[in-house]
Amino acid sequence: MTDNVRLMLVDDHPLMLFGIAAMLEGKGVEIVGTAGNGIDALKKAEELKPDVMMLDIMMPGMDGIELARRMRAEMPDVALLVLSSDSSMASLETLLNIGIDGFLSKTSDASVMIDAIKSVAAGYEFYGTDIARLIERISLAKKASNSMFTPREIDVIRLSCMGLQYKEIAGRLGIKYLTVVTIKNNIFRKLGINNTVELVIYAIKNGLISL
Amino acid sequence: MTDNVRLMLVDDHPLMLFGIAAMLEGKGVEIVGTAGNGIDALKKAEELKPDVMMLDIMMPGMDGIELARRMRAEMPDVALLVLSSDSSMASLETLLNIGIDGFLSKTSDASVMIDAIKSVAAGYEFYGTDIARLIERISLAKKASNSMFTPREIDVIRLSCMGLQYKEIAGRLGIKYLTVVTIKNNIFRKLGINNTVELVIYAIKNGLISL
DNA sequence: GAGTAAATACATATTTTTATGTATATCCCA
DNA sequence: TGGGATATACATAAAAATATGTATTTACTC
Repeated sequence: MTDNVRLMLVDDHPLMLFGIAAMLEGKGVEIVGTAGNGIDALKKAEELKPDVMMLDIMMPGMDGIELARRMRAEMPDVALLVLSSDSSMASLETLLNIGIDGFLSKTSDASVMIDAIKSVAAGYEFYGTDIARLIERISLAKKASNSMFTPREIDVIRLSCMGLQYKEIAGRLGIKYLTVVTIKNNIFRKLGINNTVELVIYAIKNGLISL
Repeated sequence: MTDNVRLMLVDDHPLMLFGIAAMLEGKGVEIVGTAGNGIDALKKAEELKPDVMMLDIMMPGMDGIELARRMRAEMPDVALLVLSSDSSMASLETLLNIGIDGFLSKTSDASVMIDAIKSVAAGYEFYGTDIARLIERISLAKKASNSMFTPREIDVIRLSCMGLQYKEIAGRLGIKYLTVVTIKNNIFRKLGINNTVELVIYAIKNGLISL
């Protein structure tokens, strides 16, 4: 048996801390410390020098993202395994840029979590299967927002987001209905989405339109 | 020592289930069953006849709100203790109307949770301190904007505005596709609009949803 | 206890949207 | 000047959404 992995847990849910601790009992992972917020976590990490910090991203006060950033900057030797409830792509993108070592959904079950902890402790990266798809979509979205839209596409996005339908858009832009079809399908493909409501959400979040 | 409270746990996070189970060990609460989604939960509850069901509101498939509604309708003797990560007021309102027995934030610590379980098992209500303020705000917001929509319609609006399509909404709410059609058509008629994008715009402008 | 609103369910017809193709003229840039 | 991106146009099939009906059960109100 190799040495235990020294793990530090950061989560604002006491129950989650408790549960993970109970689950890791006797599995080759030693929990050297826990924290319920980012400030505490930073302080304790400095004393405890864990091998791995497993942290939630949604926390009050300093959130997981900021904590990850600081940890990377100040204690680059500690592997960072992010535990997320929402799998939101917005934060994932930021986290990837910060350079975390792994990302794990809270819906994962125990064995997956143990794998993940041991992997990142050994210097490997770990990403759940559902994360791969998200990363895919992020790189698409990223390219797209870099003005990957043609002027024509932006026209169509704007009008679509006002609730106009294909025929109305065609009339407004003085182009053919079938051309609008093409343009809109292109937009969907670029963004990896498949209906107009998702387009509206995207457009609002990315400041392409305002209400 | 009185009899153990027979508790059924519903949460899509295996870790949370594990954690709560470990935490309640030897505290006068017996976990008679667990489920990871609403469908399972309903089925198991029928067999197991628990005293209390503690359920998460955010779950894939049939969500906690729908589960609570069905439980109330079909097994009114089981006390419902809702466990929430977000404390969102939209769902809380619906839950209060359904008539749950208690509401508990996941950030609560172990002792509070035990209190809550025992309270609702004994027939009392239990609401965390932070919930009271929310309830206040709900009654205000309610009067202000939307006595215009039924709770059901609000459910559908919320999901529609997330980009879900009819079938998905039906699955999420545990109702039939054609029922969603009816509800959505009613919404359109009420607002004098005729597509979902206009609904999204309305919902955002009137604070029914947030992005 | 009757009347009303709501949630649910279903039917049907039409329109719209979405997914995938092909194709052509233009303009820009390397 | 040749290649690539863009805007345009069209075709077709399948899926989804929308418009309009009817009807039943439950819950609430008067």
